[in-house]
Amino acid sequence: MQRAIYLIEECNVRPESIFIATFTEKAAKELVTRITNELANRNITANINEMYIGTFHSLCLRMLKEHLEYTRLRRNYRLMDSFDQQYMVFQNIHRFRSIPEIEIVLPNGGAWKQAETICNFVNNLSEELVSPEELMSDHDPSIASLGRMLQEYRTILTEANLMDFSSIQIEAYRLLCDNEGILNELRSAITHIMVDEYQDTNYIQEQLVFLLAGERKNICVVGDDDQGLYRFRGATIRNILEFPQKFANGECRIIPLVINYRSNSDIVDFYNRWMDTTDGAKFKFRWENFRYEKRIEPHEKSALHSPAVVKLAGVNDEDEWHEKILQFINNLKTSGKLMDYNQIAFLFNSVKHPRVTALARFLEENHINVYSPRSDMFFQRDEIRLALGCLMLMFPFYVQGLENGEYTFLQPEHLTYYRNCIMLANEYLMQPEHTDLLKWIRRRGKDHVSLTDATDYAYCGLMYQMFEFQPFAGILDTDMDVGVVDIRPARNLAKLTQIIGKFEYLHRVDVLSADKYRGKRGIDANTELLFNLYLRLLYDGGITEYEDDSEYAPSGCVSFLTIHQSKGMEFPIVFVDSLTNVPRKTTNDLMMTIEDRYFKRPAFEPYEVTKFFDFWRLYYTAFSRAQDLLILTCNEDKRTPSAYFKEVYDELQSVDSEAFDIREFNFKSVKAVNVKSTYSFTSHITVYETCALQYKFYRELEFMPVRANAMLFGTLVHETIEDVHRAALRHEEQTITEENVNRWFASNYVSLTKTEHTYLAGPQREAALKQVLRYVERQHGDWSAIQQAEVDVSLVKPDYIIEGKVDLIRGEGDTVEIVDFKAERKPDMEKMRDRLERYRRQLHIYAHLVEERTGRKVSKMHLYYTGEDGGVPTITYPYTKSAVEGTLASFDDTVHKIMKKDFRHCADDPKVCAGCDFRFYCRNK
DNA sequence: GCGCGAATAGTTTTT
DNA sequence: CTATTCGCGC
Repeated sequence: MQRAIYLIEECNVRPESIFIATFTEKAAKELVTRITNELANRNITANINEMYIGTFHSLCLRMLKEHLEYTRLRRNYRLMDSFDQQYMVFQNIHRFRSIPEIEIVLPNGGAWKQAETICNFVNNLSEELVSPEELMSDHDPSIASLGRMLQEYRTILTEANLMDFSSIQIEAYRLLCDNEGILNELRSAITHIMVDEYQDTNYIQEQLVFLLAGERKNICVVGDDDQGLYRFRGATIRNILEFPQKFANGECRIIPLVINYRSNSDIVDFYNRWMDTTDGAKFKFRWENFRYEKRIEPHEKSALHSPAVVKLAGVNDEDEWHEKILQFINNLKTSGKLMDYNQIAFLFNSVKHPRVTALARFLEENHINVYSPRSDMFFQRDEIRLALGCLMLMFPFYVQGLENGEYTFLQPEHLTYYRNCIMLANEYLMQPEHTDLLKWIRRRGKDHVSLTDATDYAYCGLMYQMFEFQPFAGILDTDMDVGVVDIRPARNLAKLTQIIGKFEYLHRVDVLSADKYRGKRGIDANTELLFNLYLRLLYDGGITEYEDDSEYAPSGCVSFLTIHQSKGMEFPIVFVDSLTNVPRKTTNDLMMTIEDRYFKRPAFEPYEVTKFFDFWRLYYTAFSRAQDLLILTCNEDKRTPSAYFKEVYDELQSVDSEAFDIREFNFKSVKAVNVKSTYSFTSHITVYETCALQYKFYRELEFMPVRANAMLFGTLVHETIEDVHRAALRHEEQTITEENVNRWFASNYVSLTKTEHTYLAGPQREAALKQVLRYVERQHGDWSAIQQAEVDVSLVKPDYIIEGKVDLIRGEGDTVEIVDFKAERKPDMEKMRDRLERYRRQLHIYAHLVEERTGRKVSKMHLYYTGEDGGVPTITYPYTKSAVEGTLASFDDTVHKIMKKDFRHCADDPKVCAGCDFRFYCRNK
C-alpha cells in the first residue's frame, strides 16, 4: 500500500500504470480505501478508477470485458459460481455419460456426484493450462477420456455463453497470448505490478503476471512461504521461492520482513516452535529447501508474567468444555478487559462441523452472539423453515406426495427437513392471530389444485405476496442499523428470493401452468423439481449467509472463522480449535500422472511430505493471527489433541492454572476497517431518490426483483447503439448498415432474453429496432464525431467513491460533448419531467468527472430520449459550473443518507410504486 | 501379550 | 484418507 502511494507521489507514476492483484475482494477493497485516503490526505488528485486493482479474477474479467470481441464470449455471458457450475454439468450429464470410455474416470453413482467429479477434474486441469487436445492423444485411455470430458465441458460453456471461475483466468491468458496488440497495449500501460499473498498464486496466475510484465519485469510481490494454504486450487509456494530465479543476477531485491509487530513475544515464540517441531511420535519430515530461511522476531519482549499462550480444555465432556469457554468469556467481560465481543475470534478447520455449530448454538443461548456466516445454518434458520413450509402448503399436491412417501428417491434427512418445515408452518398458522395468512395460503392452495390455465406469477412472486403477512412483514421492517445478528433474518429472506429466482431462471419458469409436462401438470412438475431437486441439492451443498465486508469483525459478536478465512486478519484474543485434525493426503493417482506428463513443470515439493507441509502451514497461519492472547482449546479425548499437536500442546499451562492472570493483560481493540463503498448513479443514487424503501430491499438487502419486461426495451436499444458505436470506433463505418444493425439487434435480443428471462412482444420489439435505425439514420453516415465510448469515471470522496459510465464523448480538441441514451417503452410525459431532471443531474456529474479525468472542457450535454411511440428527441442541456456544484452537494447528501442507512421514508409519488415488489409495504398503497 | 490384517468410524479449505 | 478397534493366530 505504502509502495503504491510512494510510486504515485514520489515517482510520478500514473495510477493507471499500477497493477495490484490480491486474493479476496475484501483485501482489494481495503487497499482501495487506504490508498485513496492516503492520497486525499496528501492532497493528491489521482484517478484510481483506471488503476488495475482487485482480485486476479476481477482484473481478468475487466480485461475480458474490455476486449470481449476477441474472446469466445458474447455479451451478457453468465458467470457461474461453483454451485451453478455443478448444476450445469448435472443438467448436461447425459452428454458426459455418452463419451466413450468415460466410465474409467467417472465413478458409478448419482448424476450429482458425477457432476462434482467432473467439475473437480475440469477446474484442476484448467488452472494448470492443460489442453483437451493433448490429453486426448494420450495412450492411456483414462487420460484420453478426461481430455474428451474437458472438451465437452468447454463446448457447453461456449454454446451457452457461460463462464466459471477457472475459465475467467484461462480466457484472459488466451486473450493476451493470442492478441499481441492487446498485450502490448497493456504492457505499455502497466509499468508497475504488485501482487499480495504471492505464495497463494497458481501456475496460470504466475504466467499472467510475467506476461503482463513483459521485458520490463517490474514486479513486486509480497508473501510468506509459511502461509501457503491453497494447494487444493493449484497454488504453490514455489512461485514465491523461485521468484528471484526469474531475474538476472542482482535484478531481484529480496527484503526479508522478520520483525513481527502483531503478536506478543510468547505467541511468536510459540509459532516458531511449532514450525520447528517436525519430528514426533507419528511423524518425521524436514523442510529442507522448501522453506525460506528466516526466523520471526517479536518487536519487543512480553512484559507479562503470565503466559500469553494457554490451553482451555474440557475432558471427555462436551458440556463441560462449553461451560468452561462460556465462563472464560464471561470472566473476560466482567473483568472489564474485554470491550467488545468482536475482540475474540475462534478459528476452525471448518465451521460446518457439528461440534462447531453446537458451540455456536450454546454461546448464543447464553447471550453471546456469534458471527459465523459460513457455517451453513441457512436452512436451519426459523425464517427460512417457515417460509419454505408456507410455500409448500400452497401446493397441496406436493405436500400430499411428501406425506404419502411418493418421493422415494429423497433421503430421509430431506424428508425430515421438509416435513419439519411444514409442521413449523402449521403450528404457526394455527395460532388465532395468524388466521389471515392461513386463509391466504389456503386460498392459494385451492387455486393451485384446481388450476386450469395459468397464474400470472411463479414461486418468487408468490413469496413476495406472502411477505405481506406476519412474521415476514415484521422481519422486512427491521431497521438496517440493528447489527448483523438481528438483521440476519431479513438478509436470509432476501437470499431465499435470489435462490428461488435463480431456479425460475434456470428452468425457464415464469408462470405456474396446468399444461401437461412430462405427464404431469406443469405446476406440479415444477414444484417437485424445485423441492426435490434444486433445493435438495442446495441443502446438501449448504448456503453461506451474508458476510459483511465493511466491518472487520462485527461489533457485539464473537467471530467463528475458518483458518482460511482468517488469513490476513488479526484478533486480540484467538481461540484455535480443530486440534483433532491430522495431515491428510489430497492428491489422486490419475491427477498425479497427468501432473507428470502434462503440467508445464515438474512437481516441486516431494509428494510424501506435502501433507505435512500443508498441515503445519495451516496451523502456523492460525496461531499467528493472535495479538495478545492465544488459546488452544478442545474437548480432550483419545484422539484430541491429535499426535501432531501433542508436543506443543502438553507444554502449555491451562487457563485455570495460577500462572495465568487475566489482570495483567490489556487487549487491543480490533482495527476499524471503514471500507469505502462505491456508489453508482443509476443503480444507487437514482434508486434511493426514487424510493428509499426500494433501495433498502433491492440494493442493501439484495432481494431479487421479479422482473417486468419494461426495462428490456431500454437495454436492448442501448446495447445495439453501443454496437453501432463500436463499429464506428473501429473505423468500420461501412459496416453500419441496416442489415448489420438488424443482426446486432437480433443477437442482443437473443442473449438478453436469456439472461433477463423475459421477452418483448412483437410490436415492442419492432419499435425498439426502429429506434436504433432512426438514430443511425440521423447521423447520415457521419460517425467522425465519435471519439470514445464507454468512459469509466470515478470521483473519490473522503468516505465514498462515485462511479459512472459515460456512453459517448465526442468532439475535437479541448472541447467535448457528452452524450447519453435513455430508452423507455412508453414514455409518460408527466413522469418524464421528473426523470429528465434526474438525468440532467446525472449528466452534470458525468461532465464534471470527464473534465477531471480528461482535462478537456465539456461544452454540451445531449440526451437521446427514445420511446416506442416514435421520434428520437434529443434534449440538450447547457453545462454550467454552478449547476454542477449544486448537484454535487445534493448528491453528497443522498449518499450520506444511504451510508447512514436511513431507509425509513418512501417515495412521494405513488406512481413509482407500480413496478415494486414491496407495494403492500409502502405507505402510498 | 504381540503382530497383523480387516473392518469401521469420522470426514475440508475458495475465487 | 487416517486412526482406531477388533479378531485371529501364535
